[in-house]
Amino acid sequence: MEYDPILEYIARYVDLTDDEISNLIPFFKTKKVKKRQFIVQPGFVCKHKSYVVKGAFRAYLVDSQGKEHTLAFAIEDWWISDYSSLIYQEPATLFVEALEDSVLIQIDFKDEQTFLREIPKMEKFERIITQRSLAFQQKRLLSNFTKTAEERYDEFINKYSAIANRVPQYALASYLGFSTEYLSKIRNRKTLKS
Amino acid sequence: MEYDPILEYIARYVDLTDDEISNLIPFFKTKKVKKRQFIVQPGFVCKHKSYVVKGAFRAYLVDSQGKEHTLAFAIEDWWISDYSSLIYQEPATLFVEALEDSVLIQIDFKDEQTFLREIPKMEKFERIITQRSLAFQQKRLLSNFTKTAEERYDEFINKYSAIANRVPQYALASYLGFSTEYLSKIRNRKTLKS
DNA sequence: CGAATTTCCTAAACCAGTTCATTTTTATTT
DNA sequence: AAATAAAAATGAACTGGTTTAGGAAATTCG
Repeated sequence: MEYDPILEYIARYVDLTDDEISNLIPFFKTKKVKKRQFIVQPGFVCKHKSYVVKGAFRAYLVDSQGKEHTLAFAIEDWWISDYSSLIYQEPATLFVEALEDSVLIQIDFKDEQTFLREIPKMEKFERIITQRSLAFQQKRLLSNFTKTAEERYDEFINKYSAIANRVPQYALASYLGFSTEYLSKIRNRKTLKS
Repeated sequence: MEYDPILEYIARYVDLTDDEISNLIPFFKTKKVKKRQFIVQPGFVCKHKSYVVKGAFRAYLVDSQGKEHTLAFAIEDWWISDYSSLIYQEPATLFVEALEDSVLIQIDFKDEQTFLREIPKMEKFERIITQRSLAFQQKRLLSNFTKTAEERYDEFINKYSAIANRVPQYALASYLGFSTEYLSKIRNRKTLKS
């Protein structure tokens, strides 16, 4: 049934009983969004975390000079939100935009507080996936520090080809931390070599 | 007594009973380290997370060209470790070095797994502080993307003057993501202005 | 389908930050 | 207090990546 993917995701980290699962399911809200639609916008408090059932998203910031910087992508079986806005329940600074027509399962922030109390195993689940996100983020920060633009590009293409082939190049460039023009230059260099 | 600061730290996020506190305390190991001593080194699995009672630390990576990149600082009332190495129990990639003679309270990775089972409130504690670290890391990544070297320097001086005045400048430069020489240039620009 | 909009590519001038080489200042050790 | 090592400063030459400005493809949508 429709909640299978998210339940499978949770089962990777904690073993829930059938009872716990039936308690949990009412907190899942399915939502469909069209390409180019926003699920989070600066100025509004981010009210849920979203699990991608189908589709693709990007979370990005627009800086004072109008340039975009992509913080995260999400495709099937990933989560996305403006994390700061969600946990502190303060206005978001990011846009989260659908890159394709998509389907989400959303968990409301307050609902989550409720089931964390009712189902202690979910505390553990949250703890583990947050720890993993943190480890991921640290690797990314280090990669930004230690690698050149071209090395970061290569790394991304190898690790996340599924994403690289699906998102617009300006989004990829702004995730890797350089301009679209430079991305073209890199690609050009590569095709010349081979 | 000596565990007061760390217990106070925990109390900010969860309310433990006296019983829970006495169960917890045996897991805290006090450790003294001298300036320039390492508590984590590349190649060795990071076995504990460390809470700084007194002193200052930095976690850094040495890249393929021999350049250092500082991932984190920690002074009194902060935590430090090689997070990836700790949670996956795999060899560290970072050095964690004492910048002064220091005192730590360490929690062993396996011990932590034990008390997380015995004291469920600690799951919540872990979840919350990990969420906050993640939010902090995301802000840092965005700051690196959107701000110039000088803006990042100003931001750090304003937010963390206690740290800025205590750590060597080469460490600060490598945290902010630019060369020591450039840091000198920035400082020079500033003193000329005033 | 055809028009409009969005995305992608190219090239030259430019600049923020690096590198290299040397000197001065500040800590640390004996 | 002298000797040594570590950290900070300075300046000139350089480079990885940006900016600006344009045109070519590819998508989207009426």
